[in-house]
Amino acid sequence: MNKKVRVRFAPSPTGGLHLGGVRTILYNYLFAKQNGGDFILRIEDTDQTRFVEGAEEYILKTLEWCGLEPDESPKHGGAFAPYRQSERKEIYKKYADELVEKGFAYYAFDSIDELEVKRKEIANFQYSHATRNQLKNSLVLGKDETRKLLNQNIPFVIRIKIEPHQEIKFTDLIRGDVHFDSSLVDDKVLLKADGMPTYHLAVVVDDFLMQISHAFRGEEWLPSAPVHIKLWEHLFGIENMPHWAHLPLILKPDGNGKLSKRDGDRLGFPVFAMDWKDSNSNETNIGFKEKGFLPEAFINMLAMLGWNAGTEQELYTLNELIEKFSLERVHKGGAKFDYEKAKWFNHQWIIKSNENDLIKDVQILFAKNKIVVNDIEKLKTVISIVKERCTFINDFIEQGNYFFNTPEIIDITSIQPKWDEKKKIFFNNLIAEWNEKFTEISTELESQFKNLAESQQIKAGELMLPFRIMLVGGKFGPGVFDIAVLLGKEETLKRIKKVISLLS
RNA sequence: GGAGCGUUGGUCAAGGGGUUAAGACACCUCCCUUUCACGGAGGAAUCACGGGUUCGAUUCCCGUACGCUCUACCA
Repeated sequence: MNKKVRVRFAPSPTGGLHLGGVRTILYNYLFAKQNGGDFILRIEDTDQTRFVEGAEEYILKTLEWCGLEPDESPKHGGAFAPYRQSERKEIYKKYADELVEKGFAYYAFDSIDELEVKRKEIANFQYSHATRNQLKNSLVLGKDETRKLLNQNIPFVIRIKIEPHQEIKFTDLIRGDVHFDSSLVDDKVLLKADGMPTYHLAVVVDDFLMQISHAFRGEEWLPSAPVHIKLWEHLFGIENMPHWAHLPLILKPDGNGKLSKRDGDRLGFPVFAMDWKDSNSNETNIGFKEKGFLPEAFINMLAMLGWNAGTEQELYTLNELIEKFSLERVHKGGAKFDYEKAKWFNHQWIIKSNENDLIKDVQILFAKNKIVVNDIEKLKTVISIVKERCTFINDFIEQGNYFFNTPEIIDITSIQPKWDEKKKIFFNNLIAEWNEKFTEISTELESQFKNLAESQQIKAGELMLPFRIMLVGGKFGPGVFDIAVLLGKEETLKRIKKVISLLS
């Protein structure tokens, strides 16, 4: 069987895409590209009660930001369209009918309320071989009665008929052989009363029709694997079933359990790839993008959460990941998300990027924050000397703003106590000297500064902090004399004067 | 309750019969830096527990514990 590699990511459009989802996308993408295959985005919107406006658009945008463009999708089109399950309703119905015909599935007329009663009556109630003969379905009703109910338009669902006492097994690409006892598998609903398929039917049908060769999904799907296996057997032949891999979960940093958006709110970090505004609650959840993450770093961090090449390399470009990724090296156990490490990845990527890579993001950022830059070369220089101090792209505001605007907030309190007349005289002399001979060479400025200090018998060290505060406004930033060069004579002197007057 | 899956330092993890049990993040100490960062040096684990198998087990097998996921006409 030498099928072309085709993988799919199949989200239901119910909200923002969180870390786990993007990682699943990433692993799908890496695997596809590594094997010269196709990556398909299929929208699983069969639950109309959970439809969320804008969610599909959001998913597409996220893929774009991450650089993980699908080959086929509702937006990109493709030979297997439509890619929205809600538009494929009739297809599923056909297969559901086929299953009933072949005796692998049956009509069930029990209402949701009736089932609720059963659940209360019987402990651990399952609609299965053990209980189905006491319920209202075509198996106990018989042909004529069933037909009658059908003709009367009594609402019904179609359930799979799982035969007990069989071993159901498959080989997971990550976990190896996994076994189930069919006696413990319930008769899952395949087609809902509204005519829409459930996930179980829809994945199997679409994975077949779309010729999916490998299916990767979260570990939470493992328990429903036997249902899907049965469906493959009944409908398309088990030999045509895609190879499966169930990915480990991404866990919350503290305690245990799946990472949720609540954890992000609680612990103060993003969980979604990009800002997600819930149209119902009108509340916005911040995304990694808006927080100031580089997509490269985001992807890199995600890739390492559950996989590693077995080498010491931690920083990977997308292309390197495509080359090195392997399913066999994906962990079986879930990984706790560590925001500190995520920040480290971003920091590394900012350092790794050069000013030309970063300038566009910084320009956008500056424009948003009304920082006017009219000298692009200066901006580039600023980026290059400041970037190693930035964990987030957004840090360029604090680290870069004072190169273009006179600081408004000046940390005067950290120099005030030690400020005295001698220092004031020094800085006035410095103004006088630089007014005469200010050079664009930082080492030159530095020696002028130090010589002057010496001539006044002041330790240069005591003057450095005040000088920095004058130019920067705070205790941060690159070498002061480099800053002075970039600011230029006029601005430098202006800032010194301003702070002297503030201190007097 | 049942089923499935999992369990190497606080976190991500390498290793997979004999090792001083890598590396990274975080943390602490120190160096560099008269700011903040970068960078550099150093610091912590008998690999959940109990039984086997074996000359020898963190590595293989079986139990136990613990955790997670699922157990919807949600995905």
